Amino acid sequence: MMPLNKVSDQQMFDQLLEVFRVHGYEGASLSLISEATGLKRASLYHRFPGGKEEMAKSLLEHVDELFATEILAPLNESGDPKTRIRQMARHLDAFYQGGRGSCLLDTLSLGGTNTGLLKDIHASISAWTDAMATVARESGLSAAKARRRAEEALVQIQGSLVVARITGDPAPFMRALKTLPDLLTDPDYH
Amino acid sequence: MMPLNKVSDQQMFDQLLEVFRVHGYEGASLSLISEATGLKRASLYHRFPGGKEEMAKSLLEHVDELFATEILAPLNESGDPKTRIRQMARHLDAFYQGGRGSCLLDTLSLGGTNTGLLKDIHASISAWTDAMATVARESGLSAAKARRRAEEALVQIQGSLVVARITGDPAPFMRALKTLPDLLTDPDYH
DNA sequence: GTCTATAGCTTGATAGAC
DNA sequence: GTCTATCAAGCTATAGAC
Repeated sequence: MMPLNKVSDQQMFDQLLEVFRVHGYEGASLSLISEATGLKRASLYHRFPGGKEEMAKSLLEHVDELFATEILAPLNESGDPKTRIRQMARHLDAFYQGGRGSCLLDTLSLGGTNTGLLKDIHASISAWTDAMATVARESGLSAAKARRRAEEALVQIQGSLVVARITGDPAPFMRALKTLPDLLTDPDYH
Repeated sequence: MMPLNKVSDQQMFDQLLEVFRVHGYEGASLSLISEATGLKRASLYHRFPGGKEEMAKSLLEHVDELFATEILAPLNESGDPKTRIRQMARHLDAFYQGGRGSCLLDTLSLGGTNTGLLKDIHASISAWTDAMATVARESGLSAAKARRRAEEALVQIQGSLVVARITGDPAPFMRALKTLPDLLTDPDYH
């Protein structure tokens, strides 16, 4: 049976992600969203009665789920920690388009506290940090050191994405991904 | 003699910087800019006939000058490299408001290639990277290593600013600043 | 569930008085 | 050099047909 919607949720969220990650919350106009998704204004409001803020909020939830199940869950299963971290790095490579795409948490956090998104953004980044801290802990690092290294990994990823965007060269991101296995497991990395 | 302008250039650029670094280019509306600077729309267009794009471009030039003379120039003068790097770190601490302010190059680079700002942004980041690579080179690192470390320093700064903004905790930025002297001078940092 | 049409406000930008 | 008043275009959001 064919889907009732002309545009699947998957397609819509893919395009929604693209618009919000490129333009941020304030820059993501309904015209841009409508054009990207192929859904007219009124159709968007049918799916998201709460308007633009609900679009961003639902997108965050969608990406959160995708992150949790496809990227973070495998990180904390059984097996060699470094191998699992390399697996996460591969998924991050795909998700961030080889360093050519920005982080949604970054671009959505711009513009101050206008929206009620900050709590959700905060929760997302915490879940990610926790997952990386857990695998670092399992690899033998102390709890404190594991958390610190997870935060450093986050800084590496976010920073390299920003530098890649500014310079137009994704190389820093690829290098950052390569450092993750050692950064998150080696007690004497620094 | 009193200045002819009710609002000095210094005051105006300070507020312009605040609006653009918080909201990005697309989110920085003339209403926000007008309110922040205390200048009505028409007055802003008197100073910047090219409109919003010229405001951002002039601001970039202004910040570039400030960066070059107050932050980067001392970096490449005489004296102990580590001391000079610590001096830069203090200036960065002030400029980025202890990690509570975003980087203008980051927020202005959002929204794609709509504007002619990308070249200026690119030039700014290059000058900064070059200055850090130079001091790293002077401290004894090879040219290639010096450049790589300068890029890593940039990633640390940009990444910690993003994480600080997302989490609301400036601690990562303060830690990043502390690592700069060793990162830019120690051949065996990693 | 999607669409056209529209309302009302905000945007970037301009004209002209002082 | 700053202002008020105004413009056309864009914005978010809604009403109602199919």
